[in-house]
Amino acid sequence: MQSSQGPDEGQRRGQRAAGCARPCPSRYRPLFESSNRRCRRRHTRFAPSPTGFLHIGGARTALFNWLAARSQGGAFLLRIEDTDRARSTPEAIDAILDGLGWLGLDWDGEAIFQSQRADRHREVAESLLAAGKAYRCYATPDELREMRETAKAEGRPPGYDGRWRDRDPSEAPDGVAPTIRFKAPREGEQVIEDLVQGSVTVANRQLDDMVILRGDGSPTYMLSVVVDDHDMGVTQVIRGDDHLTNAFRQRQLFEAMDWPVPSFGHIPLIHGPDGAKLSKRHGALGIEAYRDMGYLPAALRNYLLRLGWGHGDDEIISDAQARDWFKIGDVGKNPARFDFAKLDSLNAHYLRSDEPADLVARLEERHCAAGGAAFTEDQRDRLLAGMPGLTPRAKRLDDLLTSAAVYLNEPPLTYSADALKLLTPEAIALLSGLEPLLHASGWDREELESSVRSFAEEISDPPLKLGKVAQPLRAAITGSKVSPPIFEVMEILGRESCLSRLQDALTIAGK
RNA sequence: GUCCCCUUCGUCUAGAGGCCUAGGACGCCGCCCUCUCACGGCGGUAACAGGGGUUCGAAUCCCCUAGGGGACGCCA
Repeated sequence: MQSSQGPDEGQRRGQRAAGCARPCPSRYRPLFESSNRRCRRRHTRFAPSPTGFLHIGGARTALFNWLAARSQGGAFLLRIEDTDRARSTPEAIDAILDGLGWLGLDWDGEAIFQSQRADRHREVAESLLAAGKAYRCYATPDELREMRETAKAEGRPPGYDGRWRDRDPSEAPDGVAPTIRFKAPREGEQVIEDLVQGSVTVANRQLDDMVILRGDGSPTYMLSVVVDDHDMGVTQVIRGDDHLTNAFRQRQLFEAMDWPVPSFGHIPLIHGPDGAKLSKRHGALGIEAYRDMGYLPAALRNYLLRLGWGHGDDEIISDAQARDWFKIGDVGKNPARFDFAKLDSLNAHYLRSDEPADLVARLEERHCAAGGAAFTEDQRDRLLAGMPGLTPRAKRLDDLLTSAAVYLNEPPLTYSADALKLLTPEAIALLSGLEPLLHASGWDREELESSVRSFAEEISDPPLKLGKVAQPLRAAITGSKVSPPIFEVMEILGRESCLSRLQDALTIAGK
């Protein structure tokens, strides 16, 4: 938690983090050093305001920034925009940091807290004022409201009319704490070559003189962003396209300070399944909600990456490939809708390719988080052995844990209604007949299968289908109608356990 | 109200004038595999918003219309 660093420290870390041959302006460098930048490294940043959790749209913005930086050998910086003290909470800050960590998006250096840089922001505002590029404005909130209304009524862009722009401060009314407004150009137009949106033109008359310092002396977002992006050495501003018009204002500020202007990339927002802006009802949940639902970070990264971006026919994209292939300029301009079905399928893929031992650990964590006891060695061993049979049947960690119950549950089992239905009198008779053979059978999946298969073939004429025996057997052994292949389950559960389970089932069904 | 942006299967996308009778993925449907459920394999359904141009030729370029999104705070 620090807002600035000494020159020595900055120099050292800047070179290490960015790896430039020449000293490279970055956030690690102190102020006012970047006018002479020759470095081609691209530094990006993620700058959330901690007024809520890290939502899915923010996560994607962070991912794109991370990839843009990593693919170009630049730094990925983090800045917490906590200047709205009333709405910023420590919990939200933790949620964002945890969320990024869980997603695997590591940032360079310490996170910057914007609220701690207010003095620096004020200093810049004052220098703009001194240079005649900003002025004090004594308009009251009521006046401003009125201005907006009349402007709207007259079909003009709503905004401040510049009434204090050239007025003598001696005319200032008493008792009004003035704001400082930036003197923006009023004529002409400006063009931004946006990395994503392309060439975007806006007439300057659409932009009013923005407040950079409030009446109470606190800096506004528009000022803070510019100063921080400059001081941090950010060269590429990648953010949601709701900030597109801000870019025009911010560029004016950069230019007024004679600072190099970063390039901008405004990515489209994520929409819900119905095309409307993503809301809670759609899945604009905190990233931790996705974790709790049982999604894997790698799956979420892959999914988010493919939302608004593509690379030929590639669907499963590793982080290394993403770093190779991702170009911010290839991000599409149209908003994408969030689709859980596709996320599920990607997650299923990553589940299947994850290391069994890792999955066992993840499951145990979930199990304990839900109030369960730590796994026993036996349970762990069984799960580990059973994992290859479990993962193809799961989409998320939660259903993986559910189906893992076959290896977790200890007798006495509770039988599902479907399982009970399978244990008909005929089925019980079959299982009773089978039991001696099982005692005699070898105990790996192949031998078990061949024992049961030959039992089924010989018990009647015409021969029974394997399922006629295997299904009741599954019900008896697992208490469930569905499971991984029953002979695999039996092998892993072991002879003793299976025989005793079978005995239990026969007794219960016999009653 | 003013300004900006967007528009290829239901969804995510490939496509940068001829390779497009528009490709892939998810979903959905069918078949195969099969001890259940899955996985997997094979096949199928399904789109260039509409209208005008430009061109020998347009999903690709231009214009208009319609629809959608975003921005207009002493919020960030």
